[in-house]
Amino acid sequence: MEATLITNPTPQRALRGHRPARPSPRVANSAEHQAALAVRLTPRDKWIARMLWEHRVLTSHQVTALAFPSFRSGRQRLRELYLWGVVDRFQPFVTVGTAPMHYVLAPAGATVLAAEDGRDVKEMGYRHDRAFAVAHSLRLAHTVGVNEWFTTLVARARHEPGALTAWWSETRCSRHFGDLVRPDAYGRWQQGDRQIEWFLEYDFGTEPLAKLAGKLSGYAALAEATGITTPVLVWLPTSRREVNARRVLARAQAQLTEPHTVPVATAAAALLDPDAAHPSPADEVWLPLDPEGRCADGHSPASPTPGPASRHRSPRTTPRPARCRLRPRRCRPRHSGRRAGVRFSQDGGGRGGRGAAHSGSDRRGRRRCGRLPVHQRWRC
DNA sequence: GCTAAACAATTATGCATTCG
DNA sequence: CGAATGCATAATTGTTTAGC
Repeated sequence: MEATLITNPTPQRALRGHRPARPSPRVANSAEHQAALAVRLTPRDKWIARMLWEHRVLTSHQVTALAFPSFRSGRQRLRELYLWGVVDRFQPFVTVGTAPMHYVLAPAGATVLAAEDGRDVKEMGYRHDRAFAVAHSLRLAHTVGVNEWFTTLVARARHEPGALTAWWSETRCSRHFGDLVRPDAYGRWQQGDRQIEWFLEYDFGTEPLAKLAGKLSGYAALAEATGITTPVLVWLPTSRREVNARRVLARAQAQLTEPHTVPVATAAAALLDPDAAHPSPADEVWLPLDPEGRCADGHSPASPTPGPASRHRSPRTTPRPARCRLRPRRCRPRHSGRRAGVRFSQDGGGRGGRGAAHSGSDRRGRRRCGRLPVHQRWRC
């Protein structure tokens, strides 16, 4: 190393003599390390790992909003999980400022999850290189955007009524509905005894609108196959693009055999008030595609229907159609067990070791669990 | 100047042991 | 046997540092 390369060139064989050293003092995923993790990892840690496995990548902002009381404490814990090899992280390049850390599931975390499920890592389908590949994926911004969409819903639910009771990733949706539709996510929102579920199409402004509109026939086919009408929410970046999208979507919807089986509503990110306390897609930003102006639940946004989300709506006199909220409707689970083997469970605990009381970590975990907000109310 | 990470310090909690 | 105490560790907050 002392001599210059020109006078003492490094032979090729020297470059591959040893295995590369680990860049940081992170621990290997050994049996000893797994034993140590069994003591250290809390149910929340495992929940975070499971969320990363489900949704591939979450930023430090997103993880802390989902699971921690403060940003500071969340970052601290994430750093520890990183050092323990439970999560990996990377920082994408951005042109201005510094990007937040982006977290993905690391091998030790995958081992923990697999063990929890009584499988091994291979069965689970985890591969380190694939988990990290999202760092270089051209769809990274899209994935992070979808996750942000849902994260803001959860953050809202921590301060206002309502709860996100289901959040399926694009991958999970593909697994269940992939032969017909490939939404960016599936979600369910509960408010009191009312709930609404939806498919999300998250548009980043990069896809031809015709392709977006072409997806409606798939949703119609799904509705016909299942007998379930699930609203499709189309989220667009700007109001301008929303206008264009609505025109194309309306045309496509009109061509469906049974247009009413695919209720569509659109909204634009630009409609959110950045100064609001918790801006989220639960705000009054949705515009149904239905020419009669009805919301996905069948109510007209202009009618004074009483409901938890419509109390504060002021009568509008503008000629533009009124925006409405995601209005949950009162209905019992109408399809438990249906839809291609999908289960809609709403137990609050998840799989996090509740009931098995033999380790110190479990005791500590339960204590923390008691203080946790609603973030554990759904199961991936 | 702003944002995020790292560091240091403080507080809270659970557990085991000891005391009355 | 139940309450009190000490200890170890987790959780949180304040402050400083670094990068853009």
